[in-house]
Amino acid sequence: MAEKVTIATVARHARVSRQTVSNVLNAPHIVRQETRQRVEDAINALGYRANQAARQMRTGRSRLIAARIDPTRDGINGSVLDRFLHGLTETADAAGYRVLLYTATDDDREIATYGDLLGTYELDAFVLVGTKYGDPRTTWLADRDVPFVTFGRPWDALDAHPWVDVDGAAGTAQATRHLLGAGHQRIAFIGWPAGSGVGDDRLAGWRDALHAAGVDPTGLHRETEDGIAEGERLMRDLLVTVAPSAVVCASDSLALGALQAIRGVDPQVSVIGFDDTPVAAAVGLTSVSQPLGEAAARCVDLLTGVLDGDHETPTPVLLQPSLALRHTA
Amino acid sequence: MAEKVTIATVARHARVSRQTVSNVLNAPHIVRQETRQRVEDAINALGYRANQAARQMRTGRSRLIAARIDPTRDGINGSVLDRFLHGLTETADAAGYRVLLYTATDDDREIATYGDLLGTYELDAFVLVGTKYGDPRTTWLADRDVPFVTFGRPWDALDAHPWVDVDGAAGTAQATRHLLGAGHQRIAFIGWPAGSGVGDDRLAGWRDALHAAGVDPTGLHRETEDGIAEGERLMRDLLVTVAPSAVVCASDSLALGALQAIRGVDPQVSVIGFDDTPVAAAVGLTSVSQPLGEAAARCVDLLTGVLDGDHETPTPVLLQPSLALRHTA
DNA sequence: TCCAGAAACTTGAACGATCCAATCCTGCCT
DNA sequence: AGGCAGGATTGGATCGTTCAAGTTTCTGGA
Repeated sequence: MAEKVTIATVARHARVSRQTVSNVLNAPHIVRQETRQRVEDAINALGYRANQAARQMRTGRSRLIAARIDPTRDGINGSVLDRFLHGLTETADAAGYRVLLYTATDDDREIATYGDLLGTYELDAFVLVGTKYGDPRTTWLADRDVPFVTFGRPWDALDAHPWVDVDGAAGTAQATRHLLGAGHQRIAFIGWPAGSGVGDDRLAGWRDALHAAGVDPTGLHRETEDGIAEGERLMRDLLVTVAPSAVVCASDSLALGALQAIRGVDPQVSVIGFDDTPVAAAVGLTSVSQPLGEAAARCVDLLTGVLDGDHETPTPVLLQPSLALRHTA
Repeated sequence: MAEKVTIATVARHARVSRQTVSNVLNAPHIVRQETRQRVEDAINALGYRANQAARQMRTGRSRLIAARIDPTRDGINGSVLDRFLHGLTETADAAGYRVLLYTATDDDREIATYGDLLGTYELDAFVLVGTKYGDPRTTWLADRDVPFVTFGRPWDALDAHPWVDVDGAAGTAQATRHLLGAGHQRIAFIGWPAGSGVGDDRLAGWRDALHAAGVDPTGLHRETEDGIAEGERLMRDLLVTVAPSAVVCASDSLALGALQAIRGVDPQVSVIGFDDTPVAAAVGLTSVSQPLGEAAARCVDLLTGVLDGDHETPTPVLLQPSLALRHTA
């Protein structure tokens, strides 16, 4: 077994001092070209890798980013996180960071975990997925000047902290315009109870698109908790009361329920979901697709901007979704 | 801002030496009860947390476990990994370890990543999901005495390294027996091309269950790459050629395709999938369910067994799946 | 040729924990 | 009372890196 290769080994091999090797790695421009080459050759020849623990001890930086992994709730929307995490890991890697996972069952415990991760592992930053009005987590992190980004806008104040989000309103608006373009006039919306930022945003897109087209949305809107059964129930109600010719839903779960409600009753009704989950692809459901890989990449961009010395407040990023057309609309 | 709390701060506060504090943390039994209490009080009062980087530098152990996160392929089976990772993070946390993510596009690059993770971060162990015949990754790790567990058997030699797996044959056998019990006799199987350990295993369960019931499986078996369209194609073929009354599939993707093929043709045909993915739950597909949380927990058990000094070779773990009954069977 | 100033490189110290070996108690026995 | 065994406690060294400060080498202008 090969003995450990440290910076001292490399220094000896290249006949320079430890510090010069360190400079080649961290500040190449202050080392003469010829020397640098010699050191780099030694590094390659010996297969040297900088020990992260030692580096961290001195610099206080771990090059680690934390992200939370949730239990798949109703399951359908879980895959969004899955895809986001993959993108995050890939981009972080390219930027020289790695992603550490954590879980938490509620906000208090999550905050306790922050303390642990920061104290024990000296994490450099956090990526939070999803925020709500008055989120205690972002407040806690901001109070302590811990770098973090959220995937999802801070609904209280858009300049509260760096964020990346997908324009949900634009997504539902696009879906609605697509339906209008196909000749539909009675386009319903099934969404979530008012008060959640994401839900209100998606609702607004539908309403605004109808207004813009001179269509009155009154009576065409229903709200409920997320779920397949809930979507089915509300769609049945819509079919009976206002007989829409199409429906836009705030999630694929709701859309799937809506599909089940119309099957056998009026298969002509068009349905569009939200999130472009695997389920949507599987059943041929047209759905609004979020650029998750891109979102993850921009999260890493914002973080590295903050971490690698850029002192300007980073600009939030709002990405545009696209419509994945399938045969339900 | 509070200044940093180190082991020296705690020692001063409790009027003992650094070493005594260290002993309280790492070998409590050798410290007198009264002293230990005083130290623990100081730790709590100061909110001290052992710095992982410093500890790691001395001990060479990072308390970090690596797991790979894949891009969701056709999407449906991705959620399996998702759920497994969540379980892994939770159990590892309880055991004092954290999970670090990595990605890789092929075996060579994955092995290069191992080198990087080991050299730079001094990872303690790896968890690999899925293995194949002659897997170069496990060989590489075993050659270097890097602790690792696989979720999935080493198909070449069952004692090659520690593993946790779910008994796929038992799953398809159970599904088949369920169908037999419901009166079906012509039970088909749609699986993957011969040669993959997992696929062959699932096929065997179906075949053996039929044999045991005195039913001849000849002609009732089809194989293809995984995918919804593929499942649909083979199911159409089966319906035309052998007209089965039920079908067991090697994955939910295939089962979903099969469902689409029978819709409108012969809705009476029963279908059972494999993996109990969210899609299955969403469309009401009966499916073989793997105990993923349990599997993840056992992976951590095996690893901590190896890492925390247990020198016996750990016993592999084979878990039993269960059948999630829904309305397709 | 000489010298100032910059550039290139070297040396000592520090980060915060654990390990090791030496010392200090404490209680017990004679 | 003295000695001794054993456990509890202590100080010093160490892990591999970067920071801060010091020393040598190079460059160019008078």
